[in-house]
Amino acid sequence: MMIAKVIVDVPAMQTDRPFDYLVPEHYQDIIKPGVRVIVPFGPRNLQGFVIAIEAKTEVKKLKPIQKLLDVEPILNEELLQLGQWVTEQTLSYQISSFQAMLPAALKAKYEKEIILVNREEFSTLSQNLKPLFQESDRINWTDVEDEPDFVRAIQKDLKIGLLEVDYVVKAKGKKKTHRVLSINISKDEAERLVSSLPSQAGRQKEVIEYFILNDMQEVSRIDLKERLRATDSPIKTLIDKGILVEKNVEIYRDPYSHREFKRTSSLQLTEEQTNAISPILSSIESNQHQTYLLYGVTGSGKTEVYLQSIEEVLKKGQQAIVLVPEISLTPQMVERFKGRFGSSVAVLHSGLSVGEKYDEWRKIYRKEVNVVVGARSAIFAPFENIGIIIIDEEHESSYKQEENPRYHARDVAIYRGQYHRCPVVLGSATPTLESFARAKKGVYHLLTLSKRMHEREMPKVDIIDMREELRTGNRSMFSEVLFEKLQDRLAKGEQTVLFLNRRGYSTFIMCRDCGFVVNCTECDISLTYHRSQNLVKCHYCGHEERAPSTCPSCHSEHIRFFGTGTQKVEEEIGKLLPEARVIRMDVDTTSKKGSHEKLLTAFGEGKADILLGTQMIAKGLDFPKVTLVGVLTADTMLHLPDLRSSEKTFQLLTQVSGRAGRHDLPGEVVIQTYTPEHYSIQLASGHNYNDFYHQEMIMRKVHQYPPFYFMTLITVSHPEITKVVGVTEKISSYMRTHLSSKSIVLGPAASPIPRIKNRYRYQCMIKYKDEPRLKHVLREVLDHYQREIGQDLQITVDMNPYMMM
DNA sequence: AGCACGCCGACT
DNA sequence: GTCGGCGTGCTC
Repeated sequence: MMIAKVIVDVPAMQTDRPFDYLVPEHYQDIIKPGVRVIVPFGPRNLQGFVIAIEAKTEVKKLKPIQKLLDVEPILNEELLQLGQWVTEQTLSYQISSFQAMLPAALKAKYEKEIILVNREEFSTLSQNLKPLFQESDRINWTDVEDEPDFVRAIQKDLKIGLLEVDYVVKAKGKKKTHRVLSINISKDEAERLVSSLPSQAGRQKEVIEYFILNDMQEVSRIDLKERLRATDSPIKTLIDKGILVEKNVEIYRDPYSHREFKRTSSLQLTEEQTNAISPILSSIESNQHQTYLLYGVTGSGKTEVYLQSIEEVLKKGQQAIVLVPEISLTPQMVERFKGRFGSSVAVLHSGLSVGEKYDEWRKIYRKEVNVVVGARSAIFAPFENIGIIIIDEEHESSYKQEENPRYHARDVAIYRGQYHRCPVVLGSATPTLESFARAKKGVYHLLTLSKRMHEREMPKVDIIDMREELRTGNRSMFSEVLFEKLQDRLAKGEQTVLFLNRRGYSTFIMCRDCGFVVNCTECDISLTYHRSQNLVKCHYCGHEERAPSTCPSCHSEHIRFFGTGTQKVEEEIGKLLPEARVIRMDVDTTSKKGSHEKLLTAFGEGKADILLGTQMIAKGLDFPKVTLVGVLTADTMLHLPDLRSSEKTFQLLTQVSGRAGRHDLPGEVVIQTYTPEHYSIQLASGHNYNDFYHQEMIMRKVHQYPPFYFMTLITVSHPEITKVVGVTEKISSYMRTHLSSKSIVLGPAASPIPRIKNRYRYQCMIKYKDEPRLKHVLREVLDHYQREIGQDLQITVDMNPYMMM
């Protein structure tokens, strides 16, 4: 007897274990751990992952596997094990971990269909169902489920056996194929054929002649039709005659097909770069795992170190994974990798369609590439002989997944680095305190690039106190200094980047008379004003309504839009500097695919004087003519309820400042702020990471935050506030009694966003240094509330949270 | 997650 | 008496 242990596609606590299935005879030779299968589960059919094959089972009523979806395992042994590890680390479900490791295209889609069992019994069907089954024996449940009359009739006919339910598992992503024609005869024969064809077969002649002209090469059917402006009919005739042969060829959607990449070769390394790369190269050489923290100021040439390390890895016949934060945001980065390694690079990022991602993933799976450059999930690339893993901009919070499984790509990278005995390189100009502290302790190996390339100076930074501006009567969003410099750049034909940090301070509406703030009715959070549609929208639940013209509370007309949006800044520039050409980049102007890249290219080509945008322009841009960077409001994220807000502000300001003066022209930075004395603003303006690190470490120590303590956040939500408070209360006290006395349990406390989509949210925070029993205790808590979870109660656990919301 | 099963109140 | 509401428990 051959038994398969299967993890089924039901993300729930009760089903988070293997189920045993009988392997049918005809699958016995090909089934292996790591393949996907379709199995009957209760009345339904589900997709599942085989995680092991065994010879016996305790289970009495075995069902057989219904279908095998993969001929070769889609998860190899390493990845199966990794999935297990991710599940344990994040307290998530096994199925969720597996799905997170694979492209979305491989996730199953489930459809419920209703079948007419026997056409002969059509006349006995309920009257109103007859039209539905007129054409076909099958109908889609989703087409009828909203019509109570149909539902009732179907239930009745199901009972008497006229109809049956079928659960169909469908693939989400398809392989894209196209039809290719090749010619089945020799050139000589073809030439003879052309002269012997009757004159009315002119189109066929053209087709054959095309093949003769093109060396009898195969051609896609669509191409051929387009070129000859021919129809299907002559082609069909030639296929029927056996002269042409048609086959389906799988093609990859190439998101970069319209782009050409200039080939580049290795640059001469500076002395610092050579010193930094040599330990990495020796790890590669000796197949040893080591985590390196490559701390290099902006513009110090980290990327060249990456590229040359990868070259070494490729020489050894190994593969490389490079993580880049939200890669679509940095087309310049893709360019550098494609330029150096050409077609052996796969690119995985969120801007690709499901199908495109699937194609890129398959190139990796089939070893058609040996470098992958991608966002967070690329860390699961199914390479089998990894020689290096690089995480660029290591401090970026997008490396943490904010849904289950809540993993951090850095942790997965180190796990895989140990497995493959290869170096992991974390690169940043502003490393996280966690990483820098580890490097200081010797857990990571610190590599430093302290000098900018070509001896370029760090830009000069001006901090402008906006309170002072207000006092002197300047109510504009531009300080005098920034405005003068803007004019100056405009006159000289140089470019400016204006940065607006909007998060946490988006454009909310407030009454100036009574202080009323327009909030979402479902979530306790202020609504954001969208000028283009004159709407207010909730960023959490999507609720939207007309923007009020009078205060809903006191009916005053002095209701105003607070905060500054990119649109508003653009308008103001239009008024003050009408001759300036502005490119605005925000969610509105970059939502369309490829528009991001287009806007940046236009700016790079000098088609605008000012690039105005939010977070998304802070990273990786490198334009020679940019000599001025302005930060309109530096301190908006400083006041968020987030232990890392100072760190994030420092990182952002440093990152943004690095955009100026990267080439021959010197750069300047203007930072406008209402809290100029804050250390993260002061130290960022002096490009002083070291002092910032020490200052912030003191704060973290005082407040018992990471890296001095680990943290775990439990969030409880439910529509009734009493329930939420009660449960969080119980959980908090359970944690207090079951953890060591050295650990700190905070809570219950209302979450920073106390209500989302009409659900109240409370949380319990645990801070600890060493708590080996923690995961076990958390499992117990989740188990205890098992039956209530999924009803109305929701409990999420985040080990090492980055968002406290 | 679905879905069946089973136990109580409002009806033809 | 039956239809249908949703709490409970199971899926190899």
